[in-house]
Amino acid sequence: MAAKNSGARSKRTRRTSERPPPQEPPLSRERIVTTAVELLDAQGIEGLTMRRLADRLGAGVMSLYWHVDKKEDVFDLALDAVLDYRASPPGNEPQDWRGEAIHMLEDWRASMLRHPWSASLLPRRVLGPNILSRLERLSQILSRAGVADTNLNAAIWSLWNYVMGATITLASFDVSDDDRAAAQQRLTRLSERYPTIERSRLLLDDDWNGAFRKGLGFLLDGLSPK
Amino acid sequence: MAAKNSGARSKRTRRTSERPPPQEPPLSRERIVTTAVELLDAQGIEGLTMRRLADRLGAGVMSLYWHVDKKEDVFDLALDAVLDYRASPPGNEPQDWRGEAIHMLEDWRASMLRHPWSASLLPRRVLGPNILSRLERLSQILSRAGVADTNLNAAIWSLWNYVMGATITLASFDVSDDDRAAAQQRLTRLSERYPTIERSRLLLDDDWNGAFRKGLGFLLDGLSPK
DNA sequence: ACAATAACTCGTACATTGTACGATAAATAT
DNA sequence: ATATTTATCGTACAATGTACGAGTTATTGT
Repeated sequence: MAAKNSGARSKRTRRTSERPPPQEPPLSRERIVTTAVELLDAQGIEGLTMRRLADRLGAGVMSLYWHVDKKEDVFDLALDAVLDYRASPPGNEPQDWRGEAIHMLEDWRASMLRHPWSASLLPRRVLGPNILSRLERLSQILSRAGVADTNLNAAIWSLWNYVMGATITLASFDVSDDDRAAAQQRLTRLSERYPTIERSRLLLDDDWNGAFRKGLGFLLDGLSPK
Repeated sequence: MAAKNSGARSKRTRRTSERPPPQEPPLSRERIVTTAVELLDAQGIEGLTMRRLADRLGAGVMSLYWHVDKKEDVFDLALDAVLDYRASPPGNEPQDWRGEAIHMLEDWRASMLRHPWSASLLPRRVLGPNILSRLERLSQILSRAGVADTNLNAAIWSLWNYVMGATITLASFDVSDDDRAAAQQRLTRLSERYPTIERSRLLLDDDWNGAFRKGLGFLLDGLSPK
């Protein structure tokens, strides 16, 4: 009957003069977002529920909905929060455009890998300010490098596609590389059917960084103005 | 009280001698899978629920669970069903490896675009027989083309990454290209912040096929043995 | 022929989710 | 003081995946 929580501290009661709220500053969009990122990092995409999020914030579930319209918004905000890019100011070094592009794309990939849930969310939501900034930046780099306006969009999307594919794939694998091992084993059993990829142990290959850089190089080679 | 469904035909009753079950052949994995694909095509990934699926099959929800362990399995099966590849027998034409590779990859992409829900599922489940077949095939093509064993895995994954990134992105966009338009509009309002991608109307570009082919070409150029 | 067993179907029940709807309370404006 | 805005949150509900076990039908063993 009595308190359902064995009454530890019925959440959020504070009349006048008490300890400064144990450690709950008032709810805010920022607090929600950073906590959401923590939760996503810890529990993955399935692990983020409004209830858990509220718990971590020491708040009631429905309080979240004053700051946020739907759960989707939380994802959007968390995603964008993870994608900001601090780099040298936009328009200085006209020299090493290739290096600049590579740096920016690898940093982008690294940011997503640091939060494996983020990669698979991004394609659905290309709209956040931080990701637009990155696209703008890339656009400028290529433009300054001499890529014709007619080819600019194709160039950007090619790079986008490559980075996203690589990152989503790796992030999903990371989530469960025992799956990967299991698959390679199953694959061995079927080696008559898949002799080539069995022999090269495709599913166990792990030089992802190397492979990424190599393919990226090829793309940039092709895209750079002759 | 009486029949909850205004009693059209209380599901699954048939004693002796009746019309051959109106059109419900017995439940089976295959029937479940093809119906799941239909449902996914019609309603998208969120639209597939066990209840809806069972309804479409004229069966009770829990009947599905005799043929399938978890909902995840339905996704896996539907995904693989959509990815099979019928092409010229594996080992004939030693000439046009580039054309062969392009054909296979574009067909793969097209298959996924025909079922926009499929692309985003694939990275999580690289294991189905049909997708393994495709990887095997690609492997053989590249191998026959003279790609050294040391570079084979990197080559395959580069192509995989590119194809997946391109397809996931496009499939997500297709789902909601009004979002895209809205974003471009929002972008116009912010044209001081994102001048370059605003000017090139990046988010409205729609020569996806062209861009895809171009980038793919660059990758193959880079990957082909000198 | 009949009994036993396997193959299959499905209703009920439950825990978990997102969130609509007000009822509060606190801060601020009038 | 009173009214309004800002913020919090409990209750309630509908939708979901699926555990459990009771049914039914088909197959097999004798």
